[in-house]
Formats: sequence, C-alpha cells, structure tokens
Amino acid sequence: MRFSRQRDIVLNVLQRTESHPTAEWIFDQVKREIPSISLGTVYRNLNQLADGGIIQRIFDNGHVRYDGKMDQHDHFRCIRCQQIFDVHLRLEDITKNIPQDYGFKVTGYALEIRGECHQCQTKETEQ
Amino acid sequence: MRFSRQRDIVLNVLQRTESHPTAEWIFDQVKREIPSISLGTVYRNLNQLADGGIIQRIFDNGHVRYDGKMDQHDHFRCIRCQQIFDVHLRLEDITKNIPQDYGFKVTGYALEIRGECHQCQTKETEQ
DNA sequence: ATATTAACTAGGAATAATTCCTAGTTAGTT
DNA sequence: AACTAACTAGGAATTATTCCTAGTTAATAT
Ligand SMILES: [Mn+2]
Ligand SMILES: [Mn+2]
Ligand SMILES: [Zn+2]
Ligand SMILES: [Zn+2]
Repeated sequence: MRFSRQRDIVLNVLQRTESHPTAEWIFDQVKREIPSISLGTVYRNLNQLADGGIIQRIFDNGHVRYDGKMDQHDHFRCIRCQQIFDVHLRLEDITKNIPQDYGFKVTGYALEIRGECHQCQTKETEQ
Repeated sequence: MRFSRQRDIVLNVLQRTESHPTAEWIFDQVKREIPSISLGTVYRNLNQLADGGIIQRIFDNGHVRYDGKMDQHDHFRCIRCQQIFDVHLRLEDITKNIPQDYGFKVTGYALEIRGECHQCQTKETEQ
C-alpha cells in the first residue's frame, strides 16, 4: 500500500472522530482539505484500510460505517437518535463453548447493544 | 395488516427455512407458487412483517437478510462460505452493567460470532 | 349476498450506496 | 533522472431497495 495524501487524510479524519461515520461524512470532511477529492477515492481508501486491518467496518441497519478504533470493543446503538457509542465489556469468555457445542472455530465477534442513550431518555421525560 | 396470499407465502417460505435468506432468494421461492409476484411486493411484505415483530431483519456485511425465528438467539457467520447459523447462548447478563456504567437503557442486543464452520474447516485440511 | 373501501397487488421507474472504468498523475525505487 | 505500479478524479455502471400508479381484493357493514 502506497502513501498518498488522500489516504492519509481519510485515515486521520476517521481516527480523530469519536463517531462511526459513513463514507459520505468522511468525504465531506476530507473535502475541506482536498476539495477535488472524489467519493470513489474515499471508498477505495476505506476499503483498502479496512482490508489491511487499519480500520474497521461496522454494519448499522444495513448501512456501512467505519471505525478508526481497533481495540476490541462493542457498540451501543440508540434506537431513537441512531447514534453509535463505544462500550467496553469484558466478554472474552462469551464464545468459549461454541467449538465443543457446534464444531465452529471462532475468530471474532461483534456485539451491538440497542436501547436509549442518556440524552434521548432525558428528552422523553421533558416532553 | 390484511391477509393476502402473497404475504402468507412470503412468511411461510421464510419460516420454513433454516437459512437467513435475502429478499431476492425469498422472491425466487415465492415465484414457484405465485409466478406473477413482484419483487416490490416481497420487499413490502418483509418490511411489514419485520415492523410488526413477526420476523427479524438481520444485517450481514451491509446486506439485509431475514430470519423467521423470533426466539432470542445469536448468529455465527462463517468467514469462508458466508453461511449464517443459529447459536443459542445464555447471555441474559451480558449487558447488566451498561445502565450504571454508561447511563444507557438497554432494550436488546445482537451478537454475531465469526469464524469457520465445520464444513469449511474440513475442506481446508483436505486440500 | 352486495356494496364499500382501505389495504393490497404487479410492473416499472426512481433513488441511493457502492463499485467500476479510463486516462492522467505520483510515490517510491533504481 | 527514469521508471512504473499504485495511485487519482470524474463519471458511468451496478445493485439493492423504495416509490409510484392504476387496478384488485380482503374484511367489514348493510
Ligand atoms: Mn467503535
Ligand atoms: Mn437465526
Ligand atoms: Zn439517543
Ligand atoms: Zn463455512
């Protein structure tokens, strides 16, 4: 993988945010530094970075989002505002019985917890 | 929600399979009974059934699939053949600390385990 | 049984997300 | 400096899904 200004800025934009943005959002951010960048370039770089294990793809309601954090963590999605938050659980043992029970070899997992974020719970009681 | 032959067959096709099919696969199956059914009708009915809590949507690598089983269960996806299998884990406590740790109200979760299914592990050693 | 009508249908057009294509450019190597 | 594989912008193509419209029908009321 070769260094390019486009790839570098795509990666930095993603690594600087706490959110889990779409390709389109990343595109808008990168355009502020490289106005001529194309959406295809953003998609290509995101795919290369994800395939290279430098970023993660996360799948939210059938839409692809990206995550610059590569430490093992889980996600909480608010069913009202749709925001995605990181949560850190200690679930190393979660799949320990799968190999003997099912014969599957486990290489990873993704846990998405759903519910209402603090902000949306507060809004509800105000109304 | 009104009864229609189209909806009934869409639902029955989905409830009869162990797989987690796409709308397109369900469309092909239903066509064997109603050759004139349109793909739009399949999508509309799947959405209505999912919104009505009669079936589930599951999200696989950014693609939407459907699941006719509504009992709480988790999924294992083979990273080689991409098949999705049901796994039944007892994880009721998995999110019990989320409310105090993060202030989030939890209403559900989805766990996808990744790895290699039995068949694909066997194929590997044969080659 | 007949009338009524809101919810449905088929078929096809529209939309949206993502990938593909092409000709020109550039980062890294020699 | 020359080389070239990997890159880029821009736009076309593809794919999954939704939307639109005119006609049909399941469920209810008379
Ligand atoms: Mn994250
Ligand atoms: Mn299932
Ligand atoms: Zn929220
Ligand atoms: Zn497999």
